[in-house]
Amino acid sequence: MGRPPCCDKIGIKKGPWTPEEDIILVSYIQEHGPGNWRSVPTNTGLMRCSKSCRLRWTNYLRPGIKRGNFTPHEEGMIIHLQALLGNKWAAIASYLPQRTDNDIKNYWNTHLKKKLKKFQTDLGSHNLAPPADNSSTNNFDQFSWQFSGNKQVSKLLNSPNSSSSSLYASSTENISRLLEGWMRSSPNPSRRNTDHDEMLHATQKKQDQELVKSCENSWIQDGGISNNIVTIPKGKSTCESSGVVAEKTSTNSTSPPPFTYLEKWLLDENAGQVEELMELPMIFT
DNA sequence: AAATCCACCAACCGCATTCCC
DNA sequence: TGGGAATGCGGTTGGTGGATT
Repeated sequence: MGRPPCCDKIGIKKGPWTPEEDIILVSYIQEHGPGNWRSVPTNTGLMRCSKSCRLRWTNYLRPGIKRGNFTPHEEGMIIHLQALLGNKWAAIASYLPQRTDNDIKNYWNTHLKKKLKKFQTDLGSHNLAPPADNSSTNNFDQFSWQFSGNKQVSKLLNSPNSSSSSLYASSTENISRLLEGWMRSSPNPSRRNTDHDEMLHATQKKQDQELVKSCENSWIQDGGISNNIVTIPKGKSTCESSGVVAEKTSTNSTSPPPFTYLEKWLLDENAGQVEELMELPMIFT
């Protein structure tokens, strides 16, 4: 990569966006629609690189973005999906259209990671640690997965002294609202959903969904924390390889169903959850 | 009241992928 | 088909404000 980053050009401004810049950007997008970011700085006179404009739009100005506290439901979905997909924040965000990948990533890094760590410690002190023979697995991922499958643990995660990202009034919220009407009449200009769509298609074989779901539910109900260990391959995304996304290393007879089943169940359930999560109007549809 | 610490999150950076000529 | 440009994505940083000492 010999070429300089676009934002290194002379005269390109960095740092926090001002309300004035936001308005300029929003006005432009309102008129021309998102995309063709290269032309945005030139046409608007903004002293920002195209990348920065895109980021500002997708992470902050885009209408329909929900800010503030993550609900326990959202938290649960993030944990589920992180265990399933790894740090594929964009893919995870596609399941939570009101949240940006950046938001989810930040929330994971600042809240959930700590919670999982804390819980891992708590587990250790309560003799609930996973079987010792797990040296080849990613402990953290194991816990992620256990969280994702155990409702009691989810409750623990959502204990009162946990999360506390505060709601804050954003001046750009108002700007976003201005755009909502426009977005309603526009054909999904900025929504990223390819991953989501692909995964939904992948789960369209519905014939055994109920069975899978009931299997999974009973497993969750049966499963003590220490009983069910599903390991997620260490490293980046587990969805990059098709097919098997995790290897089961359960140590007793009440073993969980194969992860591919869990995955099906998860995807199926999430398809419904996504709708449930839409407490705000679906402005993209 | 001032200094320090800490948590949060917007924004940047660099690499990967996709697009287009 | 190859190369450059644009775009997308994930990791990281740094500013800010609240909490604590």
